[in-house]
Amino acid sequence: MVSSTVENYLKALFLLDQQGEQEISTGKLAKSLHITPGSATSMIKTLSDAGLVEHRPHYGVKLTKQGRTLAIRVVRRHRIVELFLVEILGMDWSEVHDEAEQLEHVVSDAVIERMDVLLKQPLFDPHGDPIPRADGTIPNLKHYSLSESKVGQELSVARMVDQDANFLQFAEKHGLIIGAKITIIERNKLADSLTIQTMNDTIVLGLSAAGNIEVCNA
Amino acid sequence: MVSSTVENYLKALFLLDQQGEQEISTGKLAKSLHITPGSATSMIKTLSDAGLVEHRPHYGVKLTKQGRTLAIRVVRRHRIVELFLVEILGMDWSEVHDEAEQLEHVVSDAVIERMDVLLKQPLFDPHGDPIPRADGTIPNLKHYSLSESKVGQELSVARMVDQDANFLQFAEKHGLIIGAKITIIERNKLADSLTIQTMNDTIVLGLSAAGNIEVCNA
DNA sequence: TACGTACTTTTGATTACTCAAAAGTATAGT
DNA sequence: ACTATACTTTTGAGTAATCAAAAGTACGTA
Repeated sequence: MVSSTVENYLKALFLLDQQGEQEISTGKLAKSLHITPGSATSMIKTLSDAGLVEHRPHYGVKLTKQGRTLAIRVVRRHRIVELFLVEILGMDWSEVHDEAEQLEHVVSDAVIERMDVLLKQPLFDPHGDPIPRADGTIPNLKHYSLSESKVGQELSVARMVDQDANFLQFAEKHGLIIGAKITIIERNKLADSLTIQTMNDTIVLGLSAAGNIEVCNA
Repeated sequence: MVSSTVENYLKALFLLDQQGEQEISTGKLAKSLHITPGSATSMIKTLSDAGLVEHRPHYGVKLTKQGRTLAIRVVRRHRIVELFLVEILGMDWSEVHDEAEQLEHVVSDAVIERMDVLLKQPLFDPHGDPIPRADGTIPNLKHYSLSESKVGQELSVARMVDQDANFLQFAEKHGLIIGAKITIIERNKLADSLTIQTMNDTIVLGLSAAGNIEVCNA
């Protein structure tokens, strides 16, 4: 049985890997877990001894197949729990992340599978992130960054990359929620901004904020 | 923030106290937590320094008001979670205890209060144990041990004292579930047995098994 | 009073994790 | 080729929890 701590390291490595890097530096890992680099190094050694990661000292670390499998299970638990808290307990999208962060380490498979059924085997969580299936496969939809999408096209909000609660609340207030239909009205290169139309609102976003929102064709 | 370990000690002390003892011996505490007596002694010192228990060395330990308040909160979380798993997720009465044992340390008050509402503010959990309210009060019903109840009277199963999964499964199979109406048909002092009538069955129980079942007037 | 038993407490060691700070390494720029 | 910088690793120490085993205490019985 791996500890919650180990699960958190594996999950962090998996999520960083999803964001591009294949070989993750000790520093990035440490930052994402809010620990010092020295702590990360020593845990990497432990994980490596356990066969969960491969470490090339001074270059980086990556999950082994075994480590990845465990990480995917943690992510699945996290996202099922999040969706459950929103859909069944009626909690707010912006408050479930921290809750799920705790629960992901203790809910049993039996509970997760029941939640999954109750939620009708969803493929995406309330943040728009894919929910790994029980067999370890990860659903995917072609997503584009809002900042790179074309003017005029009808789009669907698919995922919030930045999960900061304040940003999510701001987005929600303006109708930027998962599944919402939006259209880009104008792209202003000089002002570095994007004007978009949602159901309820017309808003202007900086390109960096737009980079935090992923969309797919409606 | 108290650790899960501390919460477990406080909960164990509370439950032992409910079973009679006012001043609990180190040995009983250690046994109920499946740790060695030495470990219990050292944790008792920690709890005592934190003002959560009062310790009279070589005589016993008991919860302070502060410790009791924390313990009651843990018990509330445990029992709400148990009932939730049974009622909402459709899990089996015999499998929810261990699950709740883990969850009780991580579910937030926000989640518990939502579960409580969804369950319509229940006063008793699936084992028939009272669920402390959010304000710390503990509901109570007059319960009697089945082994001491009168022949002929109509009774309602109120609580299983022994929460061993095998016993619970046996009981359930014969219709001995919380709320079930039963009647004692015969008490045989020589055979040390009790014959009882449930909805579906007539069963003979030894007095010690009957002592594990609490009833109230139907 | 003295003793045996059953318990509790103390001691010293171990495990898993953390940090701060010292030491080491890769590499870009001159 | 050298060095400064930015990073990683090592070292040494601390905390929370545990155990096994030695030492200590309470108390009934002779």
